[in-house]
Amino acid sequence: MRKKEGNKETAIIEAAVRVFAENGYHQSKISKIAEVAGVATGSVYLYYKSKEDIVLKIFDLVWMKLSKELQQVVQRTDMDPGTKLDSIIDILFDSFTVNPALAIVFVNEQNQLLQQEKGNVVKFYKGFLDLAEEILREGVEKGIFNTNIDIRLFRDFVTGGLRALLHEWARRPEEYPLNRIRQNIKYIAKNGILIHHT
Amino acid sequence: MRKKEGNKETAIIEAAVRVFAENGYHQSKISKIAEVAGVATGSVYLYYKSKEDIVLKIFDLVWMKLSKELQQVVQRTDMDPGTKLDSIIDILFDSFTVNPALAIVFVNEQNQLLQQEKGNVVKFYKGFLDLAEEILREGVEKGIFNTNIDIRLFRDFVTGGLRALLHEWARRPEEYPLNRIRQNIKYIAKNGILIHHT
Amino acid sequence: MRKKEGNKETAIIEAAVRVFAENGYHQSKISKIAEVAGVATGSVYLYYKSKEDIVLKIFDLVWMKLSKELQQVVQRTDMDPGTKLDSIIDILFDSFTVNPALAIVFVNEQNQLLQQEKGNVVKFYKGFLDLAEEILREGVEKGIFNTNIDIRLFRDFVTGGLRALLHEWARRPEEYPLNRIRQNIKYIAKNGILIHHT
Amino acid sequence: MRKKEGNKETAIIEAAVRVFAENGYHQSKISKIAEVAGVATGSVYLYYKSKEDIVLKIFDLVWMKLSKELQQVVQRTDMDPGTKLDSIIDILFDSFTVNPALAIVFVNEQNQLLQQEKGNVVKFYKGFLDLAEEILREGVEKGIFNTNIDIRLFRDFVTGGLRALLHEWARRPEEYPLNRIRQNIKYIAKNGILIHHT
DNA sequence: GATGAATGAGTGTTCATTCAT
DNA sequence: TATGAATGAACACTCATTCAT
Repeated sequence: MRKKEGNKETAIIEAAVRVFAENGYHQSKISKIAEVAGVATGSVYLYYKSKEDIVLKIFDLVWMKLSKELQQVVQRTDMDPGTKLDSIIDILFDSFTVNPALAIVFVNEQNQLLQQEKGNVVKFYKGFLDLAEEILREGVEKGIFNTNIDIRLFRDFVTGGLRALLHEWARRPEEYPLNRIRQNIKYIAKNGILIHHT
Repeated sequence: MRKKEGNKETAIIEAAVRVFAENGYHQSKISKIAEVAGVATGSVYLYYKSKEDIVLKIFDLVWMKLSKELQQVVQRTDMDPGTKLDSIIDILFDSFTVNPALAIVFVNEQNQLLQQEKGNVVKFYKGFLDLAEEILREGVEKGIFNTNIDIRLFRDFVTGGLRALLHEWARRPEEYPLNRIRQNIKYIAKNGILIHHT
Repeated sequence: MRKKEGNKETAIIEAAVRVFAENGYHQSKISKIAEVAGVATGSVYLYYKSKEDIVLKIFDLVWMKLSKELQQVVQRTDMDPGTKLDSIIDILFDSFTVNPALAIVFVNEQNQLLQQEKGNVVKFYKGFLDLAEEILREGVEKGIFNTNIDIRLFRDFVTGGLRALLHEWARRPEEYPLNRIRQNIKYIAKNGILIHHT
Repeated sequence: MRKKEGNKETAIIEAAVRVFAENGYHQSKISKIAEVAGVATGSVYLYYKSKEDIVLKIFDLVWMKLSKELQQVVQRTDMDPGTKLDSIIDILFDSFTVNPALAIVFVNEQNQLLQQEKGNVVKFYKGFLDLAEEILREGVEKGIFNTNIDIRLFRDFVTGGLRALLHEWARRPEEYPLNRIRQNIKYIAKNGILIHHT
């Protein structure tokens, strides 16, 4: 009977994303989320156990989708590590184009959740890092990536850089065309900024 | 004459850094900060106007020190842009070696403050971004840096990457020797990860 | 439809009047008001913005009722100033017979509010004084009241006297039958205490 | 050694009067009183046990002086009740001419203290009322005052009226010349406002 | 005595969560 | 399910009072 999507469960999540993005998790009131969702305050608790449950659900949804898609890329044998890196970046940004606010929440609240080890965030995040590492390792082994770099470190660096761009783009999408971001990141990741005089 | 080390103003800031680092700003109670500082709850308010005032003071201190040192580097005419980039990275990490917890607060709470435009954080941060941009532009003009990259974007990417590493390092300093971080970042920033077959 | 007597908004105001009357505004805790109102502490804030908002609301209610009734009396052309003075006194006391505690709050806290110029108290009070003055002036012009008295001064004197009686009566209603108060005030106001040997 | 009166005990009382007059007892901070008195916060407690102790001391001083002078007037046998009433009024106003702020405190805070039965205020006040009553009774017995009035009530009314005038005068002394107040009160008290057509 | 930094009990206010309807 | 009024625990902040110097 919950065909279409006048669905309140979804409406609440979407409202929460908007409100969290604007004010941050702690500054956001459940009553405000309910209002934005067009629902009574109490109704929020019909679908979610608590405020925390809402953020965790948001992260679950994001990570679920991301990890599934990422997994598929990594497992492909017909792609070289460089192309895979490209794909990861594409997947990441494509996931948020429909909802930039989601990117803001994703970037702003993740650290908090990781640190408190709440929900599945840690698990998902570690999985993501592992994937990235795997690709990098594969590339190094195949002699495509530079052996001089510390994989773990590089992984963190790139991840952080992506987060920052995701955030900036989400805050001012018109100033940060996705295409340009993609191209640049890929270029930087592969070439750095120094001009190579051969 | 009784300023130096029995200094409560400093003790409170230091306690706040520790508590904020561990629990995040919003989860941190003033009473806990006071306890850690070895001071009565009310004493906190002898030195700081409010809880917010404390974070802002922390950021002021960090940024004041950082911006002064960064300024000096940027203004030097005897350094090429590449070396300057190295120096920025050094300054950044050196600033936090004495107090990794400070890095955690710095990384975790800055976005909130930026978004709410509280205190001087926006001003300082913009100044920092400008500096980074200036160096990059200088590098591009001198034909040292790649002209294919979008300076603004690169700036954000590197900044984000640095933040991530700062955070990781601060959480597990023993696993992330500073030297290795430094070398890798510099290497990555300049060369990317792709092996260049000339 | 569930407004009438289960009304918490009213219950809180009434509780506040009782508590303020007993302890004074500053000694009164919101939690105590809530308790007396048979309501949770937080519920107070569903109906009133703050503690101050409550007193101001109390004064608004009192003055609103008073000023409306007083206005009607003053505007009547079929009453001589002496009778009007009588009516004012009647209105004043009648307003509080249902709730003597209200008179105590009214008398005790008004000065504070006047001095801090909070809410509409100043406006209402000035209006009241103006009305009283108008009647007195009318009486003097018609040759009914003594021209030797300073109207402004008399106004303050009578007002103060009334306040004092209101207060005494409210504290021990049984010892101060309203009828006696009324008769005496009117008598005094008109005749003073000196026996006039004609 | 405490000859002159660089006396801190006095300075504190005087400061307290000023501060209480301006902000009211509860809004007044000990630290502010100390500051105005040109004394350290802690020093206040060398002379007074508590904040309450200070107001009580103020009232003690006022009432001590008043009651002594009033007593003398009442006991005189060479004065008729009417003249005695005049004298009471004079004594009252003269007591505050040197320090109008004291009148404000006296008027504003007395009710609070009476209600809580703190210190000697109740005792003093009752004594004062008794005195006034005595004079009135004497006047009635001697056939000078009107027998139609309730002495107790009249006493409260006049007292209240005086308080109001005292307050108004203290707030804007230039607009309320003492002479005029005195004359009017006396006139009103004795004659009321109605013109007596004999 | 004098100081003013330090204390910590006390309270107004918020807001996640519950629950009667 | 849905509501939104009601709850009450939690916490930032104040300020009378203390006390080491």
